[in-house]
Amino acid sequence: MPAPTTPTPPLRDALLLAAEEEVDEHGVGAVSLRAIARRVGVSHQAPGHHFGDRNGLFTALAAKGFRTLERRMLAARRRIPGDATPAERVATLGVGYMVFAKQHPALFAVMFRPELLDGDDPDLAAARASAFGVLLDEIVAARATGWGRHHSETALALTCWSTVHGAVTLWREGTLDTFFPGIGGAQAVARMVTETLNTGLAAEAGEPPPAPRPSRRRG
Amino acid sequence: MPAPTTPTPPLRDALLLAAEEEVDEHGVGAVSLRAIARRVGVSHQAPGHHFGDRNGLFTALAAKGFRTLERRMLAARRRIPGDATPAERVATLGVGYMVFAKQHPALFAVMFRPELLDGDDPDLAAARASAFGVLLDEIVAARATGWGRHHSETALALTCWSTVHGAVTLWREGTLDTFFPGIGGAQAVARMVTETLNTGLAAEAGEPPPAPRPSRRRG
DNA sequence: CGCTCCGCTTGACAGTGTCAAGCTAGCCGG
DNA sequence: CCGGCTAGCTTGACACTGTCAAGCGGAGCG
Repeated sequence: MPAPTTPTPPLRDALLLAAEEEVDEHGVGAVSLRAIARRVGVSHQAPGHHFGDRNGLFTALAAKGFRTLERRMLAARRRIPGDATPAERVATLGVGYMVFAKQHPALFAVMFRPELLDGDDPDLAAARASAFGVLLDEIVAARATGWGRHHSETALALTCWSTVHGAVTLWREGTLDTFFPGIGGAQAVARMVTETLNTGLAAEAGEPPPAPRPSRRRG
Repeated sequence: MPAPTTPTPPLRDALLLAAEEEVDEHGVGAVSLRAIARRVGVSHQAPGHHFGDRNGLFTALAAKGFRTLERRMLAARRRIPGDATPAERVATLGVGYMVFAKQHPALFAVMFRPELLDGDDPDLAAARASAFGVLLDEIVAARATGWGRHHSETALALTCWSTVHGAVTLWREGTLDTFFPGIGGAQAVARMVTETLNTGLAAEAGEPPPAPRPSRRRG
């Protein structure tokens, strides 16, 4: 951990930013450390100096991504109205998850690519755990109110997370647009899956689907 | 286009197989065309000759993956007992999806990486559409029996697919084991999410969760 | 025979990641 | 003021990469 007296050298941040831009422009597979260095205007080995090697850079970028994701979800949570149901609260975080992926495609692209990352990096692990903690805590809290009590905490968390993550992944790849043309943007997709997930697939016709509140928030 | 009289030259298949092995051993980011050629024992440009460039090879590999996935799901479907519920039928395909990802990690790793693929390749598009058609058809058929009738066909298909795909993705990356230690293998994860998804998160306590049949098929 | 493909090789080139060494400015104890 | 230490960055070199261009042998066919 860098001591607070060393507020991370500015070049390091500049390199991370340049890396993000490069990934955005050329895709994660096509970025080179040298191109990043060129973009910043430093020597070809400057990234190597700060991050050790390629994986070191991507690891730092992923950690930055998880921290950004956490802030995103915390902000979304702060804006939840007080009378929201537990299901709505969890769904809001899910939408925040997707919005993050849309707004920071480069970060998201790196965060879930283990072969690009140094799996043992404690900073990355901490950032990841902290970010997912926000999501998992909300799910646990919702379950404590009775929501989803038929399922184990694990099953609940796993399913919510998988659904949102899967939707994000498929949407990002363009697969969704191929199979469901005009399905809409990230938010629309997120809302659709969270609603369907909440109701459940096997729900009987006798009971009307739990009417989503008159939309307080607009898409 | 190779006429059916040219049943794909053997070297081409050998290269694809070698590529799969290389990806399995070193990860998709670390494979080089030259290493693949070396493994087969041909010149460094042989892959280039058959596939044009790097993306061409990965595109062919992904297409092979989708065809294998389709066979996998068809085989799973064939083994569904006649008295299975629609939900069970869909869940079985989902499990097949995950089992495929477990048995062919290299293929799966390539299939959903657009930056590695030639998005315009008709062969890839056909293989992908055909594979997902199996899954989507089953969902549509299930809905026709009343299952999930509260949701649009799109919402239903999107949610099922996202959940399974997300679970596979997270599981493959090792993220699941980190957050839910001892959660089990691919099949266990797949069954857990499909069951939870089917019941729905908001299900009320009054109605017991639809008891899964006494397990007829073993893990 | 001569021609023309097809499958594959050979050679070359710019660009890459990484190792090793060098440079420079700032600091610190004396 | 000095000498040495360190952090931050550069320079140089190397093996390796993907891809372009040309070459080469054999099969099919007129």
